Amino acid sequence: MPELPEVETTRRHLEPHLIGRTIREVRIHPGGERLAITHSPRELERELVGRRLESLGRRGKYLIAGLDDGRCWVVHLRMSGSLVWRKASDGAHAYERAWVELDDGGTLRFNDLRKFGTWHLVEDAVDAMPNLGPDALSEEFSAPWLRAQLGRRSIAVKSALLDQKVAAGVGNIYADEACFIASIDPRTPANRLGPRRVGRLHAGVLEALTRSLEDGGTSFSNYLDGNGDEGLHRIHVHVFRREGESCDRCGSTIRKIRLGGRGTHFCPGCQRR
DNA sequence: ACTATGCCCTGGGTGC
DNA sequence: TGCACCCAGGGCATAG
Repeated sequence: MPELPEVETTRRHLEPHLIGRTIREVRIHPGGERLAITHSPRELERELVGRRLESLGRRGKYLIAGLDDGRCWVVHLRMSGSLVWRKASDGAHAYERAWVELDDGGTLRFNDLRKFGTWHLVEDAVDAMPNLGPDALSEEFSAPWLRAQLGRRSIAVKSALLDQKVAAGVGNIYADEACFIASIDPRTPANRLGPRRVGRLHAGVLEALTRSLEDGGTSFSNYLDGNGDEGLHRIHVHVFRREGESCDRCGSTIRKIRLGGRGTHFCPGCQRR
């Protein structure tokens, strides 16, 4: 599942291949049509051809390519998507949904087993991501901001962390990891956390994201970075998908429950309500 | 304004 | 071996 560290790793890998390049051809393959949100697949192919790529940014889990006509090509990988740079002569990945050829002969391949990924072509990037809060690694995502957001929600704190209005880029892996780092039970109502615990949670979010980013992202399910490689972060995960194993911190057995429809992993020994 | 639920999608795993 | 079923979950629509 690509979350902030995985999307940022992809962005860093792709940026040197893309900047200054002009798109020569775009092919959205049969079966991949649903990725096109703002245009029909054929229109989207036509509109992208001939555009020069001027920047590659990211906000939350969205990749944002700035085009020479001022518009933005916004890509979301959702559950199983990857965007990988390849030579044109390289073979297709099993779940390749689209092909983008550049003027130097390089290609971008959009792979997506479960077809949840999206492409928007918009005047302003925010048109593709309404209601998105501050990026979790930006200055705007501060402890006071988190305190204010959690204070007006009664849902479980882990569910609140998944709300992209609260912290753009945090997904299921890092929400669980942040609660563990902060020693907070993920079921605790968000508005019952005091300032000290919110401060710990804020630090936990940053630590979980930053440490994963240093290792180039996490390799669960179908994630591939911009070079087509799996990430390494799995070895550093404290609780995610470790149910039945013992806690790094206290030795208790890690549990898995369902919270807000999501699999949730935590240590019942050292994460407190 | 907030909360809960269902939908989209497909491969892998489980149980019979 | 085959088949039915459930699970994974990000973001959005909808209803309450």
